Amino acid sequence: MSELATKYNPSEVEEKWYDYWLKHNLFKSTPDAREPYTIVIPPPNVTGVLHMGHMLNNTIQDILTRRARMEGKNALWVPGTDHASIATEAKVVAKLADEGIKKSDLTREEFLKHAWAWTEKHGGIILKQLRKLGASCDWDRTAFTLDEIRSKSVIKVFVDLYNKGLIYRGVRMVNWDPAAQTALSDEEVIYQDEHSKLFYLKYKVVDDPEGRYIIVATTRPETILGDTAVCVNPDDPRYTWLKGKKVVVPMVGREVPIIMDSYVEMDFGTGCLKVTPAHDVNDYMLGEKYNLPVIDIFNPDGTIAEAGGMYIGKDRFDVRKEIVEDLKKAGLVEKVEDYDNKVGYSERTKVVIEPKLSMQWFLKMSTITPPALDAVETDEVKFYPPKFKNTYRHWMTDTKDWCISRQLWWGHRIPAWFLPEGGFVVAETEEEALKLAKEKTGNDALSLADLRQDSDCLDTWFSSWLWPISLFNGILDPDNEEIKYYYPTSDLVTAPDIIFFWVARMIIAGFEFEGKKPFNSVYFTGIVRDKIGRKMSKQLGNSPDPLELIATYGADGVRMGMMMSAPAGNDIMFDDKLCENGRNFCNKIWNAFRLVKGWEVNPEASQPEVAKQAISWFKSQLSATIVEVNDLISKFRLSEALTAIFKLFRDDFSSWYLEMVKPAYGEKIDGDTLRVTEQYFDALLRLLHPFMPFITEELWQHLADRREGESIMYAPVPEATEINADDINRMLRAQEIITAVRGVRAAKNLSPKEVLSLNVIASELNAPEAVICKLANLSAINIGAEKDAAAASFLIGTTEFNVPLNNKIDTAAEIERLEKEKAYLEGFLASVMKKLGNERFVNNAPAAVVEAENKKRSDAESKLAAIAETLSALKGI
RNA sequence: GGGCGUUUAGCUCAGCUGGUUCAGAGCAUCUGCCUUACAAGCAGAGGGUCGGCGGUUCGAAUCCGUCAACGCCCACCA
Repeated sequence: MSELATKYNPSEVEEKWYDYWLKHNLFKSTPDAREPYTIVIPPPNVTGVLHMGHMLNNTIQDILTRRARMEGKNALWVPGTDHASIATEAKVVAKLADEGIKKSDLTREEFLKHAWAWTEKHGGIILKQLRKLGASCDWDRTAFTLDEIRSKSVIKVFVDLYNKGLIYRGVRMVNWDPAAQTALSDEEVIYQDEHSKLFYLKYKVVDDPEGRYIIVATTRPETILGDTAVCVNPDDPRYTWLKGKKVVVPMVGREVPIIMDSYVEMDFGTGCLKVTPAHDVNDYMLGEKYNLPVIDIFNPDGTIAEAGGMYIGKDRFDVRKEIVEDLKKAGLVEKVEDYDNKVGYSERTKVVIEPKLSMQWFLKMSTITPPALDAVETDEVKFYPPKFKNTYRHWMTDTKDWCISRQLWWGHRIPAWFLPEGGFVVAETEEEALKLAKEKTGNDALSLADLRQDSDCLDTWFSSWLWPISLFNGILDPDNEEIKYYYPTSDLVTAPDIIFFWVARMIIAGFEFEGKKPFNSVYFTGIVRDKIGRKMSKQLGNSPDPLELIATYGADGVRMGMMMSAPAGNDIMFDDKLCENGRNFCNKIWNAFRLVKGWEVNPEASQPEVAKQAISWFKSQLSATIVEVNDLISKFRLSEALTAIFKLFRDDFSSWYLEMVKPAYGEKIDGDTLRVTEQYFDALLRLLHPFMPFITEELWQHLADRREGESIMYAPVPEATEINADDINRMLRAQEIITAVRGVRAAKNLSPKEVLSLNVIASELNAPEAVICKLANLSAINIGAEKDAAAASFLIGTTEFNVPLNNKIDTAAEIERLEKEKAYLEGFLASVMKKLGNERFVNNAPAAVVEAENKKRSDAESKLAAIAETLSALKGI
């Protein structure tokens, strides 16, 4: 087909077909009689841009969706984005700062206006990028965690949980992010090893006649401003004398009591622990137990507050340096040691977390987790790979209450209204809140103006945990047709780092609000790393731009490159080279197609024997691969499935089958062979389509006359027919023979064009003769020939083959080669004989295994006999 | 500190229920080819003591124990 270029040009093809798919609504799904297949996208941050992790993740989702569609299921992939409370608010605050506007100068309404403007400007870019990848999402359903349905769902769920007594409000020690100035959940804190210092400070004992002092070790000397006690272990003999005494906090001058509690480890540090209830979780617990005063020395931004008494307004890290210097000057530092410890950082803003006491909203976890734990334990929700069950179990068996309030504006505002006389009501709407307030207070004169809504908003994950339900409006309209049809969804594809943030909580929410699991299976992808194993990050600049990759290698090339090396749960070491392989494969497919489409039919021609043999074999080979691929996909072993298809196409189909049926130069092909070849091509395209959607659509459309609106997307997955093992085995033998003859050519520097003949030193060939003649370029195969010492020889199985070479063989080299083979076989035989000589083996091993050993023995013996004969003949020349 | 996982060719990884000529694939390397679909290609070749040690077994890359290295998750030792 001369109008097809010799190289595949993806950019021409991809946009054309994506528009075609959209135009014909081929991604759309509505409930019908078919079996549903549903995936909900892990919603990317609304203002984010596509990175390699998204590429991998969404390629997998697209493969699964397309495959399900071709299996005849009603496949739906729902797209959407996440409002990403902290991340987006931080971006908006930064943007405003660039314009000289402070968030604190704006009202909530003004700020939200800016935030929405930002979201509209940058939002959804990532979804547009996904189209370049070929994502077959039903775009009409695009949702946003902050859109009306999702927002109302979140509020309804909050009220519902509150009314069930599962949400409470209270002052607790939380993880405080001084940059975002909000509380975070435990999951949003990342601990990192740090090399820090351990400072040994002197605390003078009050009214001690001997003027003694004790030494307290701390990594955070600035927190002495908030010390309200020093604790020692009651069993520590070194400190029994301290009982009932007080000590002076160095520099601060405050007298604080000595308390005794076994919480303190005697052998750590000095055995004395300074207690700062406002700024350490454990100290807080001690404070509660011993009723200690709580001095909060930090402002929300991490500077020292009035309550600190000194260094007011200075940053916590500056104060740490300063206070150490000042303490040293005052002679209150005994020593400073290097010390390795872990420091918590904010997942979003990367600043050091400050434990801080504050009033927050919490969700009680213990009562709602059990069904979710159980579902995974019993494989009602299956994890791929299953090792993540362990991680999940570990987290789920000891869940702390979830801090769901955030001191942010960009998000779902907590539906609680405070009453003028204290207390609050929780309701879905202002009107409802007012009604409740009136009931609660008995004051009918209350108006909305008297109520003040909580200014906090909810954790982003408090909306995304409802995603599989809220996408089908299952919270607001619980029995609607869509939720009944699409829920539970089929597969969830996500990265393991959000197993707690999102996966676990979705399962919890599924059982709590829908009474059913949210999905059947979870496929955990790996993390995409660079080729030397580093995580991809903006800072390192090692993250390729996915769109540039697509522009360079084509979407199919990139998809194939990633998938070939992406086993479930294993990280992938990404290298552009992978995409190059993908692109090369596209080109291979393209050229195979050019070949087949270029054939002209001779209606007179009858089908040659070689084509019959090829067709019969490939039918089985194709079926065998289809069976294998079906199995692999059902186990989510997508990279192996793709590898199997790749080999089928490149090796079996292109290198072998097409070469077998290809008409000689200048000749035409018979109609039957062309027809079957096109059928095979069609099946291969269908098998490959979920992985490489664009090129397969392009060629499928070219392969036959298609009607407008027809698409390979809805062509059925190819089905396996009966597999003839004999055909496959005979062809394998033919391939070995052909390879051996080619090897002879390579060794003797003979052109592939030079016609040779082949002698079979046996009464049977046991392989398709016509195929061998054609692909090895043989004039004849002489079965039952005499051994020819002057020919190149090789063994396939136990059969010896000679390629007569008109005395062109190098006798010495041939002898050397045979001697080597002989030595190897003798060794092999010896090991087999040893096994067979072992009575325990013969008696205990299954008969089939013993028989196999016997066959190895007899095969080796006959091979050795053949070699010996050849050798003596060679030496006789 | 606790838990989980990984270790197989130069690199990235398969190898599932212990036994088929089981030690494999892709990439990289080497050799020869601009052969008539494809040099983004074709044909051929080399390369591994299966992390170490010990055990179970007739038989171990595969099962068990142990050690080592690496990775991940969890945990309130200042």
